[in-house]
Amino acid sequence: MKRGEKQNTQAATGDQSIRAPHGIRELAAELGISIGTISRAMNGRPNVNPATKARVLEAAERLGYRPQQSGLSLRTGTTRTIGLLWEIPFGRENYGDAFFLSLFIGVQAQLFERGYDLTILFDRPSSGGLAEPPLGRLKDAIQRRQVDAFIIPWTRVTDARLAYCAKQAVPFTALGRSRSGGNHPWIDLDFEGAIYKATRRLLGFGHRHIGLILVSSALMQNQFIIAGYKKALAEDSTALDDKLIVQCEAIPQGGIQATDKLLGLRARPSAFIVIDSAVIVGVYVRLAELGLRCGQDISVIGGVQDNPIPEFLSPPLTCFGLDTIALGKRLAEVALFALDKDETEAERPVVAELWPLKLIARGSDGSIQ
Amino acid sequence: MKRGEKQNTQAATGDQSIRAPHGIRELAAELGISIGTISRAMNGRPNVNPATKARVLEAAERLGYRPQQSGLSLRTGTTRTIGLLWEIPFGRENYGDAFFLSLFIGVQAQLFERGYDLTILFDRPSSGGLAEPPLGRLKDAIQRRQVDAFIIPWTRVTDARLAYCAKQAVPFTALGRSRSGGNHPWIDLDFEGAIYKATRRLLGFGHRHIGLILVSSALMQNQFIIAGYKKALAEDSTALDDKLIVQCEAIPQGGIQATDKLLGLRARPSAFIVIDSAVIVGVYVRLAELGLRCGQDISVIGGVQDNPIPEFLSPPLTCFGLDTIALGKRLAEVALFALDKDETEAERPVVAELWPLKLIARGSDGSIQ
DNA sequence: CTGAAAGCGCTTACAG
DNA sequence: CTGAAAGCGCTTACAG
Repeated sequence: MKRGEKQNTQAATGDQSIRAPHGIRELAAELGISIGTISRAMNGRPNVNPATKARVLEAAERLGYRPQQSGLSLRTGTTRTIGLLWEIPFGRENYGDAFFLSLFIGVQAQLFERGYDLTILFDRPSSGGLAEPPLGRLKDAIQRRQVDAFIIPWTRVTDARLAYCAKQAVPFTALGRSRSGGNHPWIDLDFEGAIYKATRRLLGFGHRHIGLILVSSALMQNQFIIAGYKKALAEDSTALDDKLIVQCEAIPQGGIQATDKLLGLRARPSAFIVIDSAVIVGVYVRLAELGLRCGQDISVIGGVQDNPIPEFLSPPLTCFGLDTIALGKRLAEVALFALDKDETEAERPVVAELWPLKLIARGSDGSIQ
Repeated sequence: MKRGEKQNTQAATGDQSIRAPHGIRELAAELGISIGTISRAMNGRPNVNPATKARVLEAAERLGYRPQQSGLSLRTGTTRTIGLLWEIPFGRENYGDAFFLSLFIGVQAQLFERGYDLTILFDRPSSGGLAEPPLGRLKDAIQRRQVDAFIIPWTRVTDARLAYCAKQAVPFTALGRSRSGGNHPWIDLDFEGAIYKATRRLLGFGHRHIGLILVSSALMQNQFIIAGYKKALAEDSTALDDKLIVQCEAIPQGGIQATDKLLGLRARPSAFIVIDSAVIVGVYVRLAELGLRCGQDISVIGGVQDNPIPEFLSPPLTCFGLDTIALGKRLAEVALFALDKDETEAERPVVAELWPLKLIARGSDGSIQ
């Protein structure tokens, strides 16, 4: 028998033999008080007799009563749920994305702290690949009022998701900057600074030709990555060779192709900087196949990795680290700013935070041979 | 301004300047028909004038109307959402669990196909570590009626989650067997067969001392793993040495400790079988630190891995593979069996499926030196 | 084929 | 401090 299946005009006679009270009505009957008082007691409203409140709380605990989400949401117009958009490029399904996984955990932990739930809204890239962010699940969730606010990662230079949220006046926080969405709260990782540091490091090792492997140029982060790369080259008075900047799909196979492309160049690079953590898998595999030893025959610096995988490789991968759990927690906190007005009524400035990335030197890069 | 914030007794006058209709009422007014007809048209009920239905559908599409989830859920007593429990052991937050990530994607894809949503219910282990599965989020979700059914992975020999669902008459599907939960639908991976094959393989290479690294013995899968291991040894007339079976925490650090423990044994093993994919990380790191080359100085077979990481290692890891996306899809399908009665009214037998695991031979194991 | 009405479970002004 | 009542947005028998 289906839960919640009741005839339209049927009295709540409890046609099942389930002991837990099915709603506030039964709890009220049990205690001989009105449902309004139950509600006030459970929500900590001030005007409730302490003794009554204690009785209600005890009974709710004993009988396992918690307000049903649908009734609560319908009445209050709020879901106490935050939606996190997550798109999975085709061919990346089996890649255990440590970054997003940690992010989920951080976001969820902080939301839980504040009595909110997290819903992950899975989407596939639209036909344009990474160029156009998928809009389906976002629209759906807004129209169906499934969540109170969104967290939107992997921002594009122009991003229809942010624009749509802004137009619909739905609160959202971006992980990454964008030209879209107006004056919205965002947190971003300092890719410019990170890639600047990586490039300087490799130049310092004597590398003159440094390959840069990017994923879709639609991603806003690419702007900053290229800026950091160019800045380092300019400061070192090293000429920029556009051919050394290549793009590939955000999957391991993309890394294989990008590696081949870079190694086929006349001005063959002696070092690679790889941003995406799925792409680095392909790069490592391909270099091993070709018998090129990382850290000796070729230097590799591999993107943002807050997980044990880099150490697990041989040689361990030099990469960028950050505390992804902390990032997730902060993201959740910022997402809630738009919802919980009770904190302080003072106008809060729109959050715009750049998180630094820390270079973690390991064995995959070094002096030119 | 908060969405859905309306005064209690206020008419729906649209105090915001949002163009999308906020509910069925506005759409009805727009079209000059009753809300009942809108609902029937949108839900494909038979008794609607085709012309009317077309007008409704067109207007809904044009104005971006979709029934609000809370109203729908409250009325029908169904959320069209499936909850997937996911527990993250402390210390495993940054480990990108490729298996679960793929599982999410598979489950979500199939649910989407059938008009259902997926909610991932994150939980932390209870104080007992993996011994006792966490019950908090499950209870909460049931009491608040957040989902229609559950998918419950990482089953324990006795599992309070399954027992609770059974007692509350909430549909659930287990990924893994258990003694709890009565005659429930389950899908399991054939760990017994897999470990049997792995052990036979290593015995065939001449290994006489094979270490087996497990995580918590509370996990049901351990029963089958040990059974497969013992069966292979018995068939080979190789004596069982209990000391070779060690347990560790389901984190990379656990793998380091287990490796040290096994290598410290008097009857030191020349081969390892490692089940958990987070543990294998630690094993590989520790062996590399000790200068032991996998596939030469020591053989390693590493659990279930449906991701590119094993190839990414040097040497590539011999392990077990399966199509995790397909598993997720099937799990979703089975979870829906209990809910969608419209398929066929014939009594369906309770699903009980054992999925085979395929040994993928790579370079991390081989003949004893 | 369509409309009017009931009611799912909750919270919150409003009386008392 | 408490109760009675309204109404959030929807679906579905029930009349017509």
